This record gives sequence, structure tokens and C-alpha cells, in this order.
Amino acid sequence: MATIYDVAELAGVSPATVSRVFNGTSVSDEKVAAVRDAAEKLSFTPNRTARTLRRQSSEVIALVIPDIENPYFTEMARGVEDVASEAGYSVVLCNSDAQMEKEATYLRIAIAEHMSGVIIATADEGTKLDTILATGRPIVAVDRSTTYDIDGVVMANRAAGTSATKDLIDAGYRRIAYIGGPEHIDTAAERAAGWRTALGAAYPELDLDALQRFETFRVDGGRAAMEDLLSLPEPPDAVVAGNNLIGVGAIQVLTEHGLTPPQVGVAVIGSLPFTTLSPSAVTVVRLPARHMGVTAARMLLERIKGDKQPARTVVLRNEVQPASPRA
Amino acid sequence: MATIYDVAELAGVSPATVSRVFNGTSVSDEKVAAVRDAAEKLSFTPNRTARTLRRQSSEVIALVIPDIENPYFTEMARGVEDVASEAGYSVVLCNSDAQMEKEATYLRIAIAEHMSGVIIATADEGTKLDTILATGRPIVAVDRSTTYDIDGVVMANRAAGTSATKDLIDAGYRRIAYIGGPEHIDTAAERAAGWRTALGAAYPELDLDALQRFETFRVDGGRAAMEDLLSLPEPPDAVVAGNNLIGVGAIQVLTEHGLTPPQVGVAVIGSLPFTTLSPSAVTVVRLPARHMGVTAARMLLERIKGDKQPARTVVLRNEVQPASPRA
DNA sequence: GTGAAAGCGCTAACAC
DNA sequence: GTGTTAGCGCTTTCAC
Repeated sequence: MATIYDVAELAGVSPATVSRVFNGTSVSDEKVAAVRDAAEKLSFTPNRTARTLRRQSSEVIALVIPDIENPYFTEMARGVEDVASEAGYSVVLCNSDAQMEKEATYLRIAIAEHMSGVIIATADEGTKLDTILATGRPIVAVDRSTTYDIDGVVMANRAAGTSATKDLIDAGYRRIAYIGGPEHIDTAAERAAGWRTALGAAYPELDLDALQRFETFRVDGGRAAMEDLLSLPEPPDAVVAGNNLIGVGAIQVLTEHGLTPPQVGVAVIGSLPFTTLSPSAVTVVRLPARHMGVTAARMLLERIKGDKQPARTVVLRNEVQPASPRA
Repeated sequence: MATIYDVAELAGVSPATVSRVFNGTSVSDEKVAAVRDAAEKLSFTPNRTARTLRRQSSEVIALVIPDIENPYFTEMARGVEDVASEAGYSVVLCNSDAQMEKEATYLRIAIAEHMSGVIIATADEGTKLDTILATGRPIVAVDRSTTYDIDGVVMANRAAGTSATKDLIDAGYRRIAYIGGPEHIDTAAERAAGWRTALGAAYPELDLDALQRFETFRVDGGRAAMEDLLSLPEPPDAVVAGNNLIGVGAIQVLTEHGLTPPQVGVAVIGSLPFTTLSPSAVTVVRLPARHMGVTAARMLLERIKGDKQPARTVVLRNEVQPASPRA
């Protein structure tokens, strides 16, 4: 591997000049040409590690998500990546697997590797961010909020729960169950609250507690809860799924029981990107996943560039796509 | 951020000793204790950038994939990640978006960041690996093979095409179309060849060219091709989808036309992780995505540890899961 | 077993 | 505008 010294020698300039050429500071046109030439000949690639060590920061940001196999998060990752790479930053995707220890490991790596910032969808509301905050590195929370005073991008979770439920009510369903993620995750709790309000207002006589289930935010969670709900003496006639994967699991179980969607009403909070269902059978509350990624990345980049304003939280809106199109 | 000098001073030893403690070389028990104590007090994290610069290699491997939103590749990524993190390596996931320029950029970054190796599912058979090979860094090709003499992990693509087709033939279908990815990607070509052989052997009178379509490996590719096939004067009575996303697209279009699966036969090469279909309606050839990732990561780690044997290619088998279970 | 010291490749004062 | 030089924090000979 050629170094700036090799290039400097071949170009007949000093190493500092080579560095300047690759960093856009003022150098005379002839020297620029000479340096570029020499660099080309030696197929020189600047050593990022050395630059990072010297500068104490690298053009890399970490994106920590709880489930890399969930299309919701990969869509978000795309948003982050697009903005970041536009600005010359690379993104390293870290899968915490919803485990706080893995999350902590990645946060440690982010510090040790001098990454410029991190965007995190926390695994748990107990996530500790103190060490990374102590280093002064910018961090933005995405999807889920934290107890820290940091930038955040969230969506209207409660409204999503309400819209999904109302759509089902309007379609004539009544015993509308709710299957959500772990209660200790704020998005899960808020969506449930939305369902609770909407359904309680419409049918105050219903026993809401009997109709709600909290599970993992995964396909198996949706399956287990749906099986459980179907085994009730008086099963629900519709269900709101707290995220895309729960929705998939619930629909799978319904299909296996011969209860294909509009038969039992289904509303999903989140898109079903790979659904093979007829699109009109299920209500979908589209979540602005990509947009959240884009927004979070922009906020982070501003902070990296030195923005010092007080922490902000941006709330993005969702878009309801009803099961049967109305006039 | 504390450095080894700070720790050394507090522990009353030399910086070299601190380094030894964190690298497992022989140090007396008392000094080890003193160093660990001091490190704890200062909440010292070794600076990876400095270590990388000095050692000229870092415990990071790059995984370059063409589509981060495809569950097939994220499943593969999980396999890589599990093996790597077990061995103390981090994985950075790079999304090439099936574009050779993005791929080249990531390869350049892998070199510039001193990563120890790369696992790549190439975007195109024309992918240039020369620069990275010139650095001597190990590289293993996964999913798709290359023209270079490097380690590879692939699956039995041709056999997958054959099995999928045969299963449909056994179920009584005859005009079985094939929708695959771009012909210049070897996996796509081989799977098509498998279909061609199986179908040609069973029904030599069919015009195979009229029944095949090459599209992108994405949902929209499957949709476009399926629409096209349905508009034929004599439409197919079944279809083999060349990958999971094409399968989703094809099934969506069929459903929209009121031709829900067993009505038109469907076999998909690849799993449908988030399908909401009844599981018995579609033949699925399960691809060993996770296993490929695991295998590739193991091979790469061996190379990183200095293994010098000639390049190997491992071929993994698939598993057919027929539409309707047979005795 | 332990310390002193050189240097990985780069950048940023600081002189000129 | 350009060169000289001193480190960034670590590992690793080389002595002892």
C-alpha cells in the first residue's frame, strides 16, 4: 500500500501537500495535477485508519437496530444510508437482537472506533447511553424514545393504534382484539393505548383486558397470541396487529383456521412488504420507516457538524390504507 | 478518553505492560490485577483505531450484499454475524444495491479501513476484485460465483430449478413458465437451466422460450413478468419463481387476477418468510441462506488466521417443501 | 517478566 | 502556498 510519502516523493512535493490535495485545501494547480498523477500511478488510497487516529473521528455512523430481519428496520436503514452516503459517510449496521448486552457492545465499539455518531432504535427502555454521551458523540434515538435528553424521531404511535381500530369499527367489527409487542417498549404501549381509547369509546361494555395480548414483536409472537385469542370461549371478530411481523403471524394463524381476512377483520400497524394477500383484505397503517431513517440521519449529521441547539423530537405521521377503498 | 498511558501511570507499570494485559501475553498476576483495577477506575476502552493502525488489520469484516431489503440476504447476514461475533469480529453490512460502483466504493473502504476480509455476493459477474486481491486480503464469494480463483459458497441452483419444476409437473401442471433474475447473474441462469431441462424432458413439444422471462430479482420484476405471461394468448398454468421476491410479485398478480395459487401452480426458489398464504398452496424450495452465511464466515476466518490451501468452493443443498404433502 | 523507544500513516500547527 | 515537525494511541522489537 502506497502512503502519502510515496506519493509526495513521486510528485516532488511534501507529504503535507499530498494531504492537502486530498482534503481540499488550497494548493496550486500544477501541484494538484502532479499529486493526482502520482497517486494514480501508485494506486494510492488514503489510509482511513491513520486519518481517524489523527482526527479523532471518522466518517462512519453506527445504526443500531433490534431486528435486522424485520423489513421495517431495513427500510429505515435504507433511509439512513441514502442520506449518509450522500454526505460522504458510511453506515455500519449493528443488530442488537433486542438484547441490551449486544447493544452495549456495539455502543462500545462505536466509541473505540471513533465513529462520528450513532442512531439507535433501543432494545429496551432501560438502555444505558451514559458512556457514549460522556464522550460527547451525538446520538439520535429513532422509532423508540429514551429517558435521555437527546434528539429523537418517532411516529404518531397512539394515532396509529386509534386509526387502525377505528377503521375496523367503521367496517362493522366489534370484538376487536389487540396484539402488541412487549409492554415495556413505548411504541408498543402507545399503540395499545390508541386501540384502547378507540374501542372503549365505541363499545364501553367490552372487557378490553380480555382482548389484549403482549408478545414479542415477531412472527411467532403474533402466531401465539392469535392462537390464544381464537381459543377464547368468545373469540374476537377482528384484530389489530401491533407491528408488521405480528400481523403476518396473526394472518397466518387465521388462514390456517380457515378464517381468511375479511372474515375476521385485520388491521396491521406497519406495512406488509411481502404480502401475497389481496391488498383490499387488510387495513394497513403505513409507517414512515424510510422517512424516519432519513430524518434521523439528517439530524445526526447536523449535530456532527456542530449544531448545538437543544434536543428536539420529531414526530412523523402515518398513513392509513383501509381494507376496502371508500369513495 | 483514557489511554494506556493513564492506566499505566495509575497502575504503576509501563504502557507496554498495560498493552500486554489487554492482549493476553504473559504478565505477573499482581500487575495484571493492578492494571485491571486502574482500567476499571478510568473506564478505559482500548482505542481500536490506534491498534488497527499499528497492527495493519482490524477485527472487522465486510459483508457486501446486493439488496439489504431482501430477507434472503438478511438471513445470510445473520449467519455471518453469528459466526463472526463468536470469534470476536464485527461485521459491517454494506448494501451495494446491485450497482457495481457502490460495490467498488465499499471494497475501497474495506481496504482503507484495514478490514480483515470481505464476504461478497456480487452485483454482477463483471465485478472487479483485483484491487482488493492485490492487498492480499482474504475474500469469499457467497451466493454467486466469480471469475476469480477465490473461495466460494454457493448452492445447487440448477437442482433447485429442476426440483421446483418437477414438483409442479408431478402435481399435474404442464405449461410451466419460469420467471428469473437477470440472465447475466449465474444463479439466475442456472436455475433457469434446471427448469428448462426438467420441463423439456417432460414435455418436449412446449416452446420454452415463450414461457421464460428474465427480470430483476425484485417484487416488481415478478409482477411485470407475471402480468406479461397472463396476457399471452395461451397463458401458463403454473410458474416457477426464480427467487423469493419474484415469487411474491407473481403471487400478488395472480391473486389480483383471481387466480389464487393452487389454481395456477406456483413454485418458489427461496422461502417466503412473511407469507400470509396457506402454507400448502405453494411449493417452496428452501435455500440455505443462514447456512451459507455461516459457512462463508468460517472459511473467511480460517483464511484470516493464515490458511493457505487452494481456493475451495462449497456447494450447499436445498430442501424442497412441496405444496401438498404426499405420503 | 518488564520497560524504553520506535513507528504505523496521517493531519494540523507552525514557520517561512 | 508550501514544507517541517510533532504527535494521535497503540503494539512490538530489543534490551535487561
